[in-house]
Amino acid sequence: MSNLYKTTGRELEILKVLWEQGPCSVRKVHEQIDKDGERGYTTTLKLMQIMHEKGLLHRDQSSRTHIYFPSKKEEQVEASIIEDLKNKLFAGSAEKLVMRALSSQTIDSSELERIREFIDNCEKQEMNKKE
Amino acid sequence: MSNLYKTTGRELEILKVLWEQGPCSVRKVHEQIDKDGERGYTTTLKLMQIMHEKGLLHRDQSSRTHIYFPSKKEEQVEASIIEDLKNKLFAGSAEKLVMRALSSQTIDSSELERIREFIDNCEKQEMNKKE
DNA sequence: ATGAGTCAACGAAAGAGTTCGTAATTAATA
DNA sequence: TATTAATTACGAACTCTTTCGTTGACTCAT
Repeated sequence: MSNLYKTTGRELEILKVLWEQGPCSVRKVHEQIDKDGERGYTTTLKLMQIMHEKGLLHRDQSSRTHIYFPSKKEEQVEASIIEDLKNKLFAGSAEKLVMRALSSQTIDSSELERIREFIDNCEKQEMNKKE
Repeated sequence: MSNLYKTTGRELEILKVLWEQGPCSVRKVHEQIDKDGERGYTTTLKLMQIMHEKGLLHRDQSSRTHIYFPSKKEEQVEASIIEDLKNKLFAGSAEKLVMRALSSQTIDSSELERIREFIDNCEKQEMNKKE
């Protein structure tokens, strides 16, 4: 739980592909994250091997072409990155983080409405707990 | 605007001190971010010199002990870091980011209430715009 | 003025992340 | 079977961040 937030930019790109597409070969991931062909195939390979060593990815190596998949769920990694940001930048206050996100971003009213509903539900749950 | 989000961990520690305390000498910043005395003074000095080269800090060097201060406001840097996270992790959706922050963090009801009020104000402003 | 302490500047090195070239292996095909 | 293509593995290099040691200059109290 403590080392998740260290996830780097490139690692995140790879994880996003694997979360969306499901288990993939290196080739498939590489095509997704480097559509312009700016980097080499072995760059992606190396990255994914290191992520495997770190425990960030698991892989099925029963066939020659190894198939990789994330060891953590998207929500877990998102939560831990946000947790880290909250501590580093907002003195541990989730409120400050959310406020900053709301005030500096463009959010349309339908999005705001969904967030409001979410808050309503949270508060209802709070009520139930106390009774 | 494009290079702000690159702010690293140590740089952030330094910026936080300067935002809170106002303009400081290297010595003062060093004492704040290294209370255990685990790192050397010149480490902090070097960091702040590099931040000055990058334009992240300005300094008054009229006296022997240089006095450093941030070139950007706290809100700007926070916003740009959140912006970056939003793009990298949430496909550009501020709603997703806020939802994840709300659902994975412990927020008490008074905080939720303030957030709700904030949303209310946003929506009122939206209404006014359209009239 | 002499010595102790403080400071900025600089260079070097360690560490992590990223990139690529090459070699070895396996699979497919002519 | 020989050739071609795809894949893994490995090592090296490069960048960026972080760390520290050294040097020379300045301040102040003695």
